[in-house]
Amino acid sequence: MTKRVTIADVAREAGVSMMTVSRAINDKGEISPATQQRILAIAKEMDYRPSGLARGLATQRTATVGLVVPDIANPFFSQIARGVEDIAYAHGYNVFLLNSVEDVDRERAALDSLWEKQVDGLLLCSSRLDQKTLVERLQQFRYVVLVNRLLQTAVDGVCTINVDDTAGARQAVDYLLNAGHETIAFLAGPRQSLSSQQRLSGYQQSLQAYGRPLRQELILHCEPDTEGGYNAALSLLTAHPDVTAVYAFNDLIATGTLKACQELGRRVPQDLAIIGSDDIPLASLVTPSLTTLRITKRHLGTTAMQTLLHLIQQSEPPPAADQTLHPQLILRNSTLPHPH
Amino acid sequence: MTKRVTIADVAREAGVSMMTVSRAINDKGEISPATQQRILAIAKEMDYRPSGLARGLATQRTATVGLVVPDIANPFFSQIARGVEDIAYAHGYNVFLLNSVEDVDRERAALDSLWEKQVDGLLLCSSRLDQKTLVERLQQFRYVVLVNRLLQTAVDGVCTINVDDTAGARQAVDYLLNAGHETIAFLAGPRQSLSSQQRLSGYQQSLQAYGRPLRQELILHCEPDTEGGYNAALSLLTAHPDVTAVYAFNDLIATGTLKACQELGRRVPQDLAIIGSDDIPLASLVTPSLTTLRITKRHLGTTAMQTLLHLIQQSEPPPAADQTLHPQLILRNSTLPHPH
DNA sequence: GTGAAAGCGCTAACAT
DNA sequence: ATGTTAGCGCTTTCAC
Repeated sequence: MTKRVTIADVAREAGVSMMTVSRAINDKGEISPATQQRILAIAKEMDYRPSGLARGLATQRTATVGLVVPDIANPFFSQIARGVEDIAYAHGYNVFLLNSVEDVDRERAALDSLWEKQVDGLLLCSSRLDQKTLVERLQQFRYVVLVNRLLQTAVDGVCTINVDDTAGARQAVDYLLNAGHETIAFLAGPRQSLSSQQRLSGYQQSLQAYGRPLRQELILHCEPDTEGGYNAALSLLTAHPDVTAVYAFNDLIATGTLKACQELGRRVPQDLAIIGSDDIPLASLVTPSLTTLRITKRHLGTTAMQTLLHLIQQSEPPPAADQTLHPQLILRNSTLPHPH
Repeated sequence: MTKRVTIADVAREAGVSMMTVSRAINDKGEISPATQQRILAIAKEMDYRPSGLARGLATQRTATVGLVVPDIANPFFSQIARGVEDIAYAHGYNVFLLNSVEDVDRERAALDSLWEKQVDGLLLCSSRLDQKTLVERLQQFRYVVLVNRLLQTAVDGVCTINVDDTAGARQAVDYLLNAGHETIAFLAGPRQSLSSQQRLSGYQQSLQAYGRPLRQELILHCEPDTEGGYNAALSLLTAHPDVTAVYAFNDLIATGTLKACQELGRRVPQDLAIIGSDDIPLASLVTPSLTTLRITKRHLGTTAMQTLLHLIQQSEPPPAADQTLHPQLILRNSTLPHPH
């Protein structure tokens, strides 16, 4: 490993004070262009690279942010992470990545650890902390962007970004109703999930807006995976053969529904239309390909990081402190073309 | 944001010197248990948390490592990242995540940035830098683990972890030969990929070991996605209907092959056996589910981080400085049960 | 067992 | 436009 060249080394070599070198490097203007050029040349020659630690200690800024996600191996979060890092990179920031693994203790430890590292800001995704603990912890940080988590009361220096699941669900069900479907079921995923509750609400709103009855027996909760969807769809379609369309909590459940249809001899989309959610890569690979609600996860990440940067650099929240992203309906072959 | 409590504050409060507080906190033993207890209690009471920056500056250790991947949104790397972070967390380290996005300039910038942040070690995945630049850059870091990249000549402080693609391919083709297949094709993926070349070599070795001829017309390169696999399989099976088994470069190509079979009316696995590679989540979801070579990406990550920790903490390479992980053959429904 | 002084590498604030 | 001083918060070294 190369020995570290310090600012003192460069100063000595250039025959100036450390301060002059510092000014040359940080390009604040308050230095004569001539000496700046000379010093930069010498610094480059000596392969001088400033120490982030020393600089951070002196300025109390680290050009570093923390990103806490439940699980980076989950594509939903890894795509967000990609968006975050892209923006961070473009602005000279580095990202600490921490997994909370759905464990409140580890999430708390992650936040402690980021505090010790003195990050300039925090991006916290899908926090599982209860409201009180969450607010308490967030106040430790100067700037925070909360992704996919609502905050009951505003906290200073905290912005939020969420997905409008209600509107997404309404969009999906509206589409099905417009296409002439009378009996639309909802495979609702985990009962305790906030997203599930919001989508249920959208489903209900849509039916109501079209003056259709809400039939509780057409709402089935299930595990958010292929098998859960398969089982739920099997019992649903057996008990209620009049169902002509299914809106699923996610694409895996939708895929399970597809399997159930194969087994029951129901053709998709002719006998049963299916809409999923998330637009995971699998959605376009199954046969028939799935109509689904796309959430642009990468965009979620870039937006979150941009918001955080705004907070950090302007010391105040951006115009839209609490943003809501809207899912987009991607039409594929698991629904029939719109009749109009 | 809470004002930072420093070690001086705690010292004043406890009526001792800063040094004593430091000793209490770092638990080096050289302090009377009584005062240590007292100080720790006071520190906790005051919610004192040491500054990572100050400590790092003083000790020249940051308890921080850098992880550079081509793209964290790629499941292959996000799973590695998960493994890395798990081990890092368990040992009190934090991880800087950087994407090189297949761009050598950005990869170089990532390494520069990590050097400025003074990471204790570096995990570099699938580096695209040429040998010379790579070695030059790596020497800047005290400790490095190179993942999925071979190093022509050993470099001090650098360990490597790779996947034995050759052995994996041999395993797959051996299995097919044992199952009685005579005519086995290889859908080889991108020609320039190292993995592809190694798997080709395994394919050849296996045929040779069983005394089978190598037929060049049964080796088709294609894009490593579903469509590439579909097209390649279509032309392969049309031109050579005698093929009874396909070994595919990855699971997406295998999935494309599956589609081609549906179209051509060839039953899988009865008319054609298929083996994929990687065991992506999709592999178990398609019908029939894919027999595939599983690479335990998460394990790759944990092993890499453990190796790096060993380097950092013992200041010397572990017994196995250059490791090779072996893919595991996961038997599913796209191949017939083994005849024995 | 505990403390005082010096320094890690840099920059803010004040000179000049 | 450039230099000086002091200090960011901690640990190392060497006294006591």
